[in-house]
Amino acid sequence: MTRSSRQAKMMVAVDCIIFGFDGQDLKLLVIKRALQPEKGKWSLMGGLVNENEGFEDAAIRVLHKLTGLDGVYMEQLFAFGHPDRDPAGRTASIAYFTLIDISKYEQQLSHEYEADWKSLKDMPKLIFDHMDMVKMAWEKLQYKAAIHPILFELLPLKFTIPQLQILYEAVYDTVFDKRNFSRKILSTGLLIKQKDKEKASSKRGAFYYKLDKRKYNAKFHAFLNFVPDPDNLK
Amino acid sequence: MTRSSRQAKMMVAVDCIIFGFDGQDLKLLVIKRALQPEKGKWSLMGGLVNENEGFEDAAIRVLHKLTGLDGVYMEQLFAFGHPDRDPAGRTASIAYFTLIDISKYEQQLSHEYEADWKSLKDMPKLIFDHMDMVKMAWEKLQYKAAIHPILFELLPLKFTIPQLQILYEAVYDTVFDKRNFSRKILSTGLLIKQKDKEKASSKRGAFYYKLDKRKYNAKFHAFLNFVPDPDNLK
DNA sequence: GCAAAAGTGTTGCGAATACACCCATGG
DNA sequence: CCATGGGTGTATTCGCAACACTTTTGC
Repeated sequence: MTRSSRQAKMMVAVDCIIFGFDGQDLKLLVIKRALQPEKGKWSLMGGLVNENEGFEDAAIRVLHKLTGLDGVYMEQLFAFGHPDRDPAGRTASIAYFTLIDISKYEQQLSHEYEADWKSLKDMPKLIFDHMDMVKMAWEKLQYKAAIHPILFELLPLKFTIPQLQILYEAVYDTVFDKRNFSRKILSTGLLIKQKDKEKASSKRGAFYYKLDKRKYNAKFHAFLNFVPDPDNLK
Repeated sequence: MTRSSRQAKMMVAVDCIIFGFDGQDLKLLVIKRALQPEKGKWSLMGGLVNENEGFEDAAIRVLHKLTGLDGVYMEQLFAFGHPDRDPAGRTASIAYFTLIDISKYEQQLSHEYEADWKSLKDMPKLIFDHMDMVKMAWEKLQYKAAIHPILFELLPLKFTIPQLQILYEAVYDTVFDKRNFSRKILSTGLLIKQKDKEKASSKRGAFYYKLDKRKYNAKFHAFLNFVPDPDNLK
């Protein structure tokens, strides 16, 4: 086996699938592509990997460039490498799965890109194989959130149980019994009740909770079981 | 954002983490590297991706070249892209996680490579970041097998419940209660009891079972729960 | 005073665990 | 006939799901 010319080098990019939650729906942050080909079409935020840069570093850089955010939840999703996925020439893309607190984003928005939050249910066409990436990321979100408490990454520091339930219901496109839901959530011991209430969405008001960071980090890998009928997932 | 010279192209390889089970221990198929650098050292089986080849196609080709096998269980594990991971120059590696029936391998062994099955517990040093790949694959095996019935991929067509239990115990490096284990396994409905017995490892003999392929494919994504204390996993 | 959302408690069922004995057979 | 591994049954516990009513308060 020699390194003959049949094994060409290729460009390698990263693309970020950025999830957010606006209190009602799950959203994805997409941009209007600034360069040819496909200029002006909707696209995931991405960029080429630099010479002396690892993949995750590149994804962090790209995400920071768009959102101004650091230290957000990010994990590698999949390496896409179909020879024809980019018409401009052979380019691999390492896709990264990202969960951000949408309220932090709004403050720091860079205007260098025409970015917009799109509902997952009403996603515009995306360039190349970005739709495949989104689909895979969406499935992974459902899969992981059924087992690990990752959805807190989508919420602000303080949130209410009803807000959390709406988020879970959005992720699984279903409804849960609120009594069982709150018992299950509280039984994890991950939440710390606050003294103040959120008064905007109801007359009575709902208590805020904060995540217990210490327990969260310790228990992150513990298996949970948030989904009643997991046969619906893959 | 332009495609400047800072975004060099790079070589892209695939590497296969190939698991097998010899009836007693979990094994990994490794080869003696045939080319410089690191010639003669132990390595995962891998190869560069061809010009018009997707990543998974490349992994299938590489696996076939070593084992003669097709249609085995394979999934993408992770894309490794640290700039210095290969001293010969910037090379990314897409690692593939593979489970094979070790008995099928033995018949079809290609002698082009100096390949050997090494116990996971007694792994020799591997080149580059291949140890990281093995570690990640090993964790993924534990993680997935706790939820999905993938370990059958490591067994021959006909196997006994005690053999299956030894396999699970090897994967989790623990012991299970055999009564609860067989009940749990049989309750999945995935196994079909055969009329004949395996007589080599006991006087009484243990009934063979076969996997119900139809149900296996249908139920593959159903969540199971094979591990008593999942907090031990990540 | 009423509409609208928050919050809480009980019961029954199914799954998981812990645990002990009998079976078949080769030597 | 006995040692070895194969195979089965039961009681208890625990977690989950189903389900209904009371509380608070802005209007």
